[in-house]
Amino acid sequence: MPELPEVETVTTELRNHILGKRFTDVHINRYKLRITIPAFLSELVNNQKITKIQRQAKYILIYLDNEYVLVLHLGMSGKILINPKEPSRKHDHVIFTLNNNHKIIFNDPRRFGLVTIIHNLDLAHSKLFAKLGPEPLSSEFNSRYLLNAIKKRVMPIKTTIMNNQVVVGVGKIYSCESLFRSGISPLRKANTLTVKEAEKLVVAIQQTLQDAITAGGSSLKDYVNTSGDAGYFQNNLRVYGKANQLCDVCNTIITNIRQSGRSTFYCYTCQC
DNA sequence: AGACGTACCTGACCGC
DNA sequence: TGCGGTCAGGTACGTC
Repeated sequence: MPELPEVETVTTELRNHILGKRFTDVHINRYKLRITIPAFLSELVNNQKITKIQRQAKYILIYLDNEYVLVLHLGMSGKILINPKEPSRKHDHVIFTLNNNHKIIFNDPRRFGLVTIIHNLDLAHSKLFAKLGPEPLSSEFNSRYLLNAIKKRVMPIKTTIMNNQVVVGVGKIYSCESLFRSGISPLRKANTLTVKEAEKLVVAIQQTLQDAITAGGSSLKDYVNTSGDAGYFQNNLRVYGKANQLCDVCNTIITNIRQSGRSTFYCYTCQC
């Protein structure tokens, strides 16, 4: 379940292995992912040198010499495997080979992810990126921005911070964890947050994500050749997935409810 | 503009 | 053991 910190970790890992290298082959096993892989993708990627690798929201952007950008998204179940020991597995949809003989494999059982290519100049206006809100770890994402963005929103704050137009990269885990850290109930209507609460929430989102990135970073060495599920931030989760366990602050039993068809975990004593 | 329901998809899990 | 049903959720899209 890759969220922003996991994508950041994968991006860093890719940078370490293939930045400055050249693609020598692209093998596509399945074109139909969340969006269909363009037929001309191989042609545009082959023989191109990688000039930059960046994360934006939960997308991985691989910039090429020819001014095109290879765009990857891991969806719910996607993985990037770098030089896996086993030759192949089910759901290896795209296999990239580089001139240092590294193999980069895009594997995604549920196919909610995507692999596509967009010209550098079209990126910002493309369907995928045009409507995205600010990066949570940027200075643009501050309490003034957040208050303004949510002032007309009557939906619960949990659903609101998971909305990519409000802020990108905050998925199911980090929305729950950030609300717990800031003592705000996920049920609160977004437009009822006070200035103080918005400040707390911004800090909580940033710290939670940053902590997770740091945790991911510390297990970087083990990340290659693993499923990507191991280690990580799981040990630091305080409410997510902890239904019927005790809150580590007040010993209240953690509640699991559904909001907009999705699971929410929270402590109704600590969060109001 | 914002809210909301639905669709996409497979694997894990559960009950019989 | 096997089989069918249900659930999980990031994102896009259509409708009101």
